[in-house]
Amino acid sequence: MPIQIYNTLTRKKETFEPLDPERVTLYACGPTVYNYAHIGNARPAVIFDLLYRVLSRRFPKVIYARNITDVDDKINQTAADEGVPIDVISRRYAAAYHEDMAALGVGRPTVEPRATEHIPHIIAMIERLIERDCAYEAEGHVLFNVEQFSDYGSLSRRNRRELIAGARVEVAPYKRHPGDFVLWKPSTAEQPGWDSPWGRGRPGWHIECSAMSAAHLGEVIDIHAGGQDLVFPHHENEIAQSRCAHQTDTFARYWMHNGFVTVEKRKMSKSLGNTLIVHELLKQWPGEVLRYVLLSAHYRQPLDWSEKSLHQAQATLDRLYGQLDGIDLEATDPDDEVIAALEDDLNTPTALARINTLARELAHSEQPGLAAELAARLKASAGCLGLLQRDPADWLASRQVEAEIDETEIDELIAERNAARRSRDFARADQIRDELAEQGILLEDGPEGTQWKVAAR
RNA sequence: GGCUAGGUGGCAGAGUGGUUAUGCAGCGGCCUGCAAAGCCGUGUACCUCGGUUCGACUCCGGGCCUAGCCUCCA
Repeated sequence: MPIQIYNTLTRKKETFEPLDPERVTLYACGPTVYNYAHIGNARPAVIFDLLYRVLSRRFPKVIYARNITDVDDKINQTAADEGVPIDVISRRYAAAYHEDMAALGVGRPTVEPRATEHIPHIIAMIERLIERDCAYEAEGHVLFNVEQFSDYGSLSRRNRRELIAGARVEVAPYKRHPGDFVLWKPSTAEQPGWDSPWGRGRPGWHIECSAMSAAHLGEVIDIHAGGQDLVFPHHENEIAQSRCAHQTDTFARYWMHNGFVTVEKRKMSKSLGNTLIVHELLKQWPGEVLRYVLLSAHYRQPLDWSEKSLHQAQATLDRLYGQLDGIDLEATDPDDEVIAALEDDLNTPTALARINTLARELAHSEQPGLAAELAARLKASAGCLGLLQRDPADWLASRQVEAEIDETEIDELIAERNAARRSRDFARADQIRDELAEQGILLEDGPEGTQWKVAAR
């Protein structure tokens, strides 16, 4: 079965056939680096990183571009507030983004273009749009002329009239059509800016992705991805710009959009003040737990974030790591069904279900040889999702280090309890167990002696 | 108002025109001095009303409800 992808353009699941199987092109809209990423920002990073891995299994060369928006009014504002140049802000938060995403098991894309490094590309593209009468200059701005692009609205399934009717924002007087959007805008002396044929200014938001996509991947690309909230206007505008500038029928052949992370069913967003910062979450939870939660729902569905889902993911991973612990693992191929699930429009819940079934088979297996084989397959399969790659002993041990408890005292109490048990003073033994339980310490009597661990949160 | 997506067992969350999702929690059992962990077993769910069909949770139509986009946003 070839790879299936749900295409926003057609609202259908389609077989993925790249333009050039020797060179598959994927572009995902990356972060605007003006503060720390929240878990909602992490979802597309995790999902499209997974897509990149899935594609890379099938095709010899996949070029994955994920941009960094490093000039933007919010960055400008933060920089102005701190009294520093914008690159101080953008570098700081780009570094934080890389660090946080790495903790979630997200790899680096093939290329990571930055807007400020593509100003000449952007200017050249705008010039071409003006030449082709797709854009016009007005009061120092350059605007895209949506009237010149008959397909405008085809991705988001809107027409220009609806856009006017639904407009919630006052239309700038210099716009010819209310739907026209800014390609280039003037900068004041204090604002960052670049010289251009239209004076000193800076690019609008949409144009950078079009310019960078063309520069690194080509005029027509295979897949363009991003969050659902980018469908309109961002991606709609990208299509208009790119197709007008390059005179093509197509910009991206497949469009993929991830659903939102919600909190109590409401979209996580900065304006609602319900964001959970990845950097903060990582202080409490292993990155892999966050990743598991993000993969537990299908990427196109909303994902309601909760403490409960974190506990559940932690419990599941603890069990899986526990099963791998102590088994010598050899590299092997992943399970076919896991691959099939992932290749079916990234069906991660089904893939995880299969992984859990493999884990049960492993638990059932009696012969050591078979167990080792199953364990290896389990690890390889989970690896396709970026899970279960840590050393099981380390994972399980790290659960204990999290608590700041006097280990010597615990060890002494355990010794005393074991002495009581030997003399069959079970009342005293149970008393010690209870005392430790109150401190959140669970005792486990096993063949290797008594182990302790921190109670589940 | 326009457009879009979705309503599945206690919770989370896939999927299918007639057969077990899976996870977490719960319950019963094995094990244990007692526990814990682990393992075994267990739960006849699919918003509503019509229609199509031998048969629909699954297809079609109406309704109700929820979320999202239409403004920066992953």
